[in-house]
Amino acid sequence: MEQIINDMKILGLNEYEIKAYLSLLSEYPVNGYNLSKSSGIPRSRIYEVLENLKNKQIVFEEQGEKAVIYYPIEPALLIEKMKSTFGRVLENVDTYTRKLYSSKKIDNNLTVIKGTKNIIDFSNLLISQAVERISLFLWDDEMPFLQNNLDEAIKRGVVLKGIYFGQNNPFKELVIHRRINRYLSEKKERHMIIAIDTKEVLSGIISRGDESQVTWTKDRGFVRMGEDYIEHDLMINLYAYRLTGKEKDDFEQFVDEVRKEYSGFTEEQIRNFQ
Amino acid sequence: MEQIINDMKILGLNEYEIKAYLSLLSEYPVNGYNLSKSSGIPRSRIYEVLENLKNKQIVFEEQGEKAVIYYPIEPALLIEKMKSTFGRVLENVDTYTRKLYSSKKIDNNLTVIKGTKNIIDFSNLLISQAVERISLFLWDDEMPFLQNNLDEAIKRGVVLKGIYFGQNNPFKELVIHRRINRYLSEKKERHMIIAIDTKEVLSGIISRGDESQVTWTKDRGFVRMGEDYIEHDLMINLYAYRLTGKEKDDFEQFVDEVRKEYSGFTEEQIRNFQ
DNA sequence: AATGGGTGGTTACTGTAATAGTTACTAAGG
DNA sequence: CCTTAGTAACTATTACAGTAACCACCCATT
Repeated sequence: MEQIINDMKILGLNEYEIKAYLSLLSEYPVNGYNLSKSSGIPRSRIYEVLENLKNKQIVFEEQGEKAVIYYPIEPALLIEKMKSTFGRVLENVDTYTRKLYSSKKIDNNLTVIKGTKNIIDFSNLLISQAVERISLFLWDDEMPFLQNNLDEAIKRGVVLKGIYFGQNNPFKELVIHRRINRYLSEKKERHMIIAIDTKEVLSGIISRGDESQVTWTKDRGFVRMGEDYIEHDLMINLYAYRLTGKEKDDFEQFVDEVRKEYSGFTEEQIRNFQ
Repeated sequence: MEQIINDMKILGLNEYEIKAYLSLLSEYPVNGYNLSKSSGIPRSRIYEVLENLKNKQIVFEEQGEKAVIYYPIEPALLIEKMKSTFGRVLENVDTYTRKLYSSKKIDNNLTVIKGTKNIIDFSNLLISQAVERISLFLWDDEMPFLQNNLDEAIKRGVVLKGIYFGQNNPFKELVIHRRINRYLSEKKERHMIIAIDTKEVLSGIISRGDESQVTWTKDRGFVRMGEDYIEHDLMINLYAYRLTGKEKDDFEQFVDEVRKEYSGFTEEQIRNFQ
């Protein structure tokens, strides 16, 4: 009940109007007096409320034998009504704001998003817009909040690829990182990347809580870098597996050794590097 | 400006928030002070407003050299955001209200819609829902308000047919009534019918202003009657033309004569009958 | 016949929160 | 001392939720 009231408030109805409509749905036609009883709306207010709903074409009235009786619009029609209203409004806002947002404006700027919740929301927004490809560099901490939208994306034909930091990989399209055990045991900050359609990339550090901060850009260089970064990491994973053919634990050790050998860094430096 | 503010209010923003966002779109990044100047929002309030917009992820902030600077979310993303919000909300409301509106409830009831504006709105709602067929019995007075939605319907493959009372018939799918000249000269009340997909029918009398009243129903009998009514009238039109082959004016006269002859009514009665 | 409770509806008021707008203050820096 | 930059506190209006009181009718009970 709480939930539906909040949702319907977003659609522009107030609490009394919502209660009246919902009550009418479960019992109609009724007169004001009875609706007041069944809905919990004070009898002294019910006629105003019904008047408003009548004006919005959400309830209709009719002359009964004794009193005026009311009945609700069909839910299906109400939804259609709302859809068409919001569709129109969104279209207006769309054209107006696009005009303002002079496209000559620099497109290679950076947008910073702060706070875990905001980051998740923004990520989902990007994912739901993807048309062709999503490249991920993602930890298990964030995955649960993005999984639904990723599923949707795959369903509509979007190609998913990338690297996953976690034991239970929910997507066959993703590859678990070759150094996963080490990473998980260290549990430092998590670097995350989401690249969409070779068009935009979100990248940043997730630590804890509201200090987390990621950056979004459409700058072509950075977008390219983000996608390639993931691509390269995937390839290194692949090469390393091919080169060793060993069991998982041995393999991780091998990778560590190779890194140390060829990078010129100490073990400590390499870890901090990550 | 008025229009866009009203529209964006529907989306859940207040006037200051709207002005701030729109100003930011045309000039960013800026600090609070300058945004206050360009948007007309009092400087004393601008930071609250920006705080709210930040929480809604509609603007973002960043540490500039001297002051904190703000920039807006891309319009395209904002629209996506809103769409997904309203999509979710509408889905919730849809499932909840459908559950309440026990489908066992009688589906053969009548819904009365009063007032010209309401009638037009409701008609458009029905038309925009049509999937297969729209049968019309419509006057030129109402046509301009429905024409757009009818065009849309035809575009998506809906079959249109029916009778039109007016000189300038905008749809080749419609037939002008055989007694059009007489009707137009008399200018009495206008009977109107809209039947959708053999599923629902809207029928009633349009006089003038708020006394107009039409009735909507899904009652199968009435729906059938509405569609057949139009169908039969079309056929009579067709037969009459075939039987006479005369010029239009003569033809109308012929129709009148036939009616009189076979119905047993006087001319007067027939006219009142219409 | 009187009474009182249920039905059906109206008018007017109160308290609170959000919104829009104002006034006045601090404080840095050229 | 003027512009820039930001804060604190106040007022007025409105929408919203909730309450109190009243009228008028009908009808069953005492």
